[in-house]
Parts: sequence; C-alpha cells; structure tokens
Amino acid sequence: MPEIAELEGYCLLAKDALHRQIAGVDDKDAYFLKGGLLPGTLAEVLVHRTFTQVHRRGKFLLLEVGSHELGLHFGMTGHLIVDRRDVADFESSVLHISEDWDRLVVHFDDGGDLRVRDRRRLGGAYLDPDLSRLGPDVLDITVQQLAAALVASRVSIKTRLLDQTRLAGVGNLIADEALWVAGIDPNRASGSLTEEEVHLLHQALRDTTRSSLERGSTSGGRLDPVRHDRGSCPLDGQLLSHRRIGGRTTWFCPAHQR
DNA sequence: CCGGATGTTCACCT
DNA sequence: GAGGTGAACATCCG
Repeated sequence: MPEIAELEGYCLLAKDALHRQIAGVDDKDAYFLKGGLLPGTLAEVLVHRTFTQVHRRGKFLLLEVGSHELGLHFGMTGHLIVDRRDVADFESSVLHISEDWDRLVVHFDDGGDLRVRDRRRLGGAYLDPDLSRLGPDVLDITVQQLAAALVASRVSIKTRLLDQTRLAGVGNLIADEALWVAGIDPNRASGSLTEEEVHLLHQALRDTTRSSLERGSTSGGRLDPVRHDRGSCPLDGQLLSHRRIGGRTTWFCPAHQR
C-alpha cells in the first residue's frame, strides 16, 4: 500500500537495519530482482558488509552498502519487515501474511533480518537503480518546479501527477485527494492550469502529503472514506463521480472540481 | 464468476 | 514523437 507516507515509515524502520553485519541474503526469487540483477549477485555485494545509510527517493527506499546502493520498490502490496516488526499503525499488519511471500531476505549475523514481503510481487529489488529519470520529490518540489512539470501537455492533470518522471512520490490516493482539495477536475489537461491553480495544487499536494505523513498512512484522508459508490463530497455533499483516468480509478466531486 | 486494488513497464494503436 | 489503452505481473476481496 505504499505511497510516500508508508515509504517514510519504511525509512525509519530500516534505520534499525544499519551498521549490522550482513551474514546472508536470500534472493532466490529471481522475478523480484530487477534491472538485470541475477540471483546470487546481491549476496556477493552485501555479505560481510553493513548498510550504512538509508534514504528515500520518490517511491524507492535506498540502502547504502559499500560503494553500492540497494534499491527497494514496493509496488502495490510490498511491505518492509525488520526483525519481525512492520511499520507501526499500519491499518492491517502484514505480519500475519505468509512468509511464502517474502521476496528478499537479508540476514544479519545477530539473528535478525530485513525482508520484503510482497504478495502480488509488483515491487522489486535493484542494485544501484537508475533514478535519473525521477522528477523532483513531492516533499520538496517548489511551485516553479511543479509549474514546469505540468506545462505544455495535454495529458490529464491526474495522469501527470502520477508520472514519476515529472514528479516523484505521488500515488493514486494522494493524487485524488490533492486535486479534490485544490478543486481541480482530474480530467483537465495538465497544461491548461492557470498560475493560480498551480499554486493551489502545490499547496494541496503539500498539505495532503504532510497530513499523510502525520498519520503515517496514505489511508485516512478526507476523500478516502468516500471513494465508493454513493459516496458524497465532504465539502458540499454532492454525489462523487468516478472514472478511469490514465488507467487508474479516479474519484472526484463534479460540483466543486472544475 | 467478474472486477478491482495505494504501481510500473511495455506493446500496440491513433 | 506524443498520448491513450490495455495487458502483464500475482493474490485477495467484495
């Protein structure tokens, strides 16, 4: 369920994995290895070393080890587990999910481990991932950068917000929530936003993202509980509309989102 | 049984 | 080249 709030949680959790001697790596799930990574390579790179730093970039969690970086992506159902603990207050803990879905396990010599548990296997592990195509991170994008990311395109604004090469870290729920807060129709062409609307959207992205960080979860925003048939807008009571935009289900208020 | 799900990539159209 | 659509990935849920 990872969007930025979950990633920040994983980042904190992963700090517990730093400076511990790596004793072994289970990377036999070749499908989970991305970017040409082969089974066994991670073991070669990681064993007898330690993770020295962890940070986040967009939806990637990055663990520094020696001169390399282990990149973890969590897709839609991936979770990080360190020493049998997941992120606090996750709406439904993943610890009950079978270990059968552990796609990558890093064992430390003290008996603990770091693992990625991912049922749908839409996430992946990368060695030295190429992040050059990621746009500015939503947590610190400036309004000028946002304007540049949106300008001169007829793609819908919703689709544009999800394009990680333009703006990194926004997922489907945050995109809907921010557009709803800003009062912008998700189907509008990205390049058609006025300067004022770009400012509104910038502020909405900031507020929405920060609220999710405070909750520690992408779930639980104001729009989230009404994203269903017969759900109505918390602002004006209008029945919400939904449609697929850019391949993703999009909920919006037909009254105040223009 | 069918459709959909907090993501990304890729093939194939227009 | 740009942009849209749908499929694929694997599993669960309503």
